[in-house]
Amino acid sequence: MSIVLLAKNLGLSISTVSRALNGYDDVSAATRERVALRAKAIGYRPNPSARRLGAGKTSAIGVILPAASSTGQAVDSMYSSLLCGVVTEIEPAGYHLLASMQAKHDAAREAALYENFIRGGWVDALLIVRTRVHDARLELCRAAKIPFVTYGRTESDEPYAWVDTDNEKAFHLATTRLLDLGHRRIALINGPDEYYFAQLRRRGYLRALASRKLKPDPAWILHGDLTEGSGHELCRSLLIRSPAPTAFVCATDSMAIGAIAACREANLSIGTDVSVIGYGNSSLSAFCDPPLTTMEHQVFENGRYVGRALLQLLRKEIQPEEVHYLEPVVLVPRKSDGPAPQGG
Amino acid sequence: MSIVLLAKNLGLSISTVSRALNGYDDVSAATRERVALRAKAIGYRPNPSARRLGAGKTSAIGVILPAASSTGQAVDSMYSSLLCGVVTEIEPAGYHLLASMQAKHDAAREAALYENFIRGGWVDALLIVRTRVHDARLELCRAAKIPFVTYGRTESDEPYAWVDTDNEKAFHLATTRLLDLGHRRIALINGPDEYYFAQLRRRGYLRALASRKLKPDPAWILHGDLTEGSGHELCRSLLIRSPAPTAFVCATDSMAIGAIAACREANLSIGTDVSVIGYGNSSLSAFCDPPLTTMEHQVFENGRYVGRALLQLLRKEIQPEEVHYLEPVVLVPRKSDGPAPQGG
DNA sequence: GGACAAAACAGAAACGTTTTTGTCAAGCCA
DNA sequence: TGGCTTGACAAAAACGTTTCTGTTTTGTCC
Repeated sequence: MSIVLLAKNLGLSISTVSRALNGYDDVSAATRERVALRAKAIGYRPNPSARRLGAGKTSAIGVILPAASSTGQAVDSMYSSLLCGVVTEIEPAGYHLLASMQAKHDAAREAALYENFIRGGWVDALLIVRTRVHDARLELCRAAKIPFVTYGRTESDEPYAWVDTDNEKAFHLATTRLLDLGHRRIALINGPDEYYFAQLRRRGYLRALASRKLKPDPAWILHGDLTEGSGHELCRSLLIRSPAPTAFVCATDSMAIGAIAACREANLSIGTDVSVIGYGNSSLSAFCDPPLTTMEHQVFENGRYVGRALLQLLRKEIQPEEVHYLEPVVLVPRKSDGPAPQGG
Repeated sequence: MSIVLLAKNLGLSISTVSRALNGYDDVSAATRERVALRAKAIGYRPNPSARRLGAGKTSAIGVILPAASSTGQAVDSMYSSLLCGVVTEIEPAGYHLLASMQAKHDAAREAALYENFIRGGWVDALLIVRTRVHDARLELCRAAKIPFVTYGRTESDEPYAWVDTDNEKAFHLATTRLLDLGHRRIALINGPDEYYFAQLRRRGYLRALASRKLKPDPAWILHGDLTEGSGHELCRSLLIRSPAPTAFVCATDSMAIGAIAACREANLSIGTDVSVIGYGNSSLSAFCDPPLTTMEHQVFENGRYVGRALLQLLRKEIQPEEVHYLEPVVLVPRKSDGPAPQGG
């Protein structure tokens, strides 16, 4: 009854008040201002549910976060920063973030979750994270004609809006750095192969090797789940080989920490006997022993970019194919890498 | 028009269909089943916006996350697990989580954010995290008569629903452990004093000292912002004193990592010259050097508890004063602490 | 001054539910 | 058999907006 009251209070019709508040130009500037002032004075807030029903829009943007394990232990903390950036942008525009979680990747359950979000009319737009090489979620969104932005790219015939980090460049950079340091046996401790970022990273790694005419050893490319435990286990499995790698490029700082732990257990001195490079420049990477050489990317800023893109798509100010933001990555040199050991 | 179609399709009235779907008992069991079946068959989904408007309920639970810095870098990754637990419980009940963020603590802006959430009709219930000693948010919720659960306690005259970790016990436990190891100069690297958990932790620390008739030195109780950088800085400021502490109890594993870095810079051997205990049992704590003695608490499980409590409150199956869950904390002994150095 | 356009507002339908109130038939009891 | 209850459904009024379609007033031009 709220807008009714406001209208009565002003001696105007409901429709005029509504149009005044929404900035239509068939209401005089004077009236528009008068309405705005009075609305503020009596503390009028449009009821979001009614607004949604009336306009057919929800003012909500949905995101489904991947929780690696069923206990949620391994939710990637990166997402906090990403979402923080998104919210920073969409909140002032009156949008909210509707977050759900997905305990484990299961195609059927995932489709159901997204279907519910989209068809159920919960959200106006979606943020898709952790993109896979072939990602069915894009089709779901396209079929429902709902705007979306992916964080991470995927293989797709049709254009789509994406924001991503230059994973390929990053791992080319890191691998080249190790090559320049004299390393010839470089292992890649990668993320799950189904994710596109893992493929891009491998591609960067392989390209760096190829540019030095080095043949990659498939046994030195391993995939894990981005956790310390996984990095530890994979690194250990490589160290018992002979010859063992002298350097490890890891998909996350966490994996790098695990790898370093494995090296230490093997009585290898990090930065001299063996080199490790992480990814993410997490807050701890400067404080571990030795400080971790890693690659920085601005997750929060990427989140803001995503937020802005979503708003522009919702307002149809931009086409999906115009949203292609590839964040450059910078390498942060610290102490966990060094020249290849002699006779390595 | 959807329920209209379904009703027509069934030859029933809209109201009967609605009541059948919502399990009212003034519709025969046979009809109820028939409706449910047909609804499923034609893929009927109630429009959440309309449902909200009709029922005056949003089916959403709100949470406003604290982002420590304006860049969102220091969003506590713990919240991912907590929310994951909450969602696990509320999602099957048809509730969604509406998440917002608060860049920096600013009383006015915070109140506005919560007001918007509550008065704006965005959510049915709220989860309040990072409780302060005196927390104005409780009053906001009470005034708006909206159910809420706090994660963490606060000073309040009136009863309220809370889920918390036994912070006092935890730090009593850790301090006692260090005392048993012979330490007499134990520093507390705490979180910001405005948070209730920080006070409880100090209380546990002080109680442990008092039980051994030791007088606490106020200069050894410091407050930081829960990050590695802060732990590093605070620890360093203590190490240049004389006499310096021989042991540090830290508010988070991150702070402990920072403290360890500072100790290492001072050429102290961790676990022999100096002992450090963290809090949280983060995934990395087992893999750092030395592996971190820390305290485990089940954030995900706490989240589930919070979720269940919220549902029960919403259904009025329970009173706020009945929701008092204090999670016990267990100490995970590893290698970052040891006997006090001789002549310490 | 009459025709027309434009500006500014109003009326009413629509959005898709829930919920309150109403109706009707059947069953029960004295 | 008449009045009462009960079971099962229907009608219609909310819920608070947005938006489509009018309507009135004013101004402009020839």
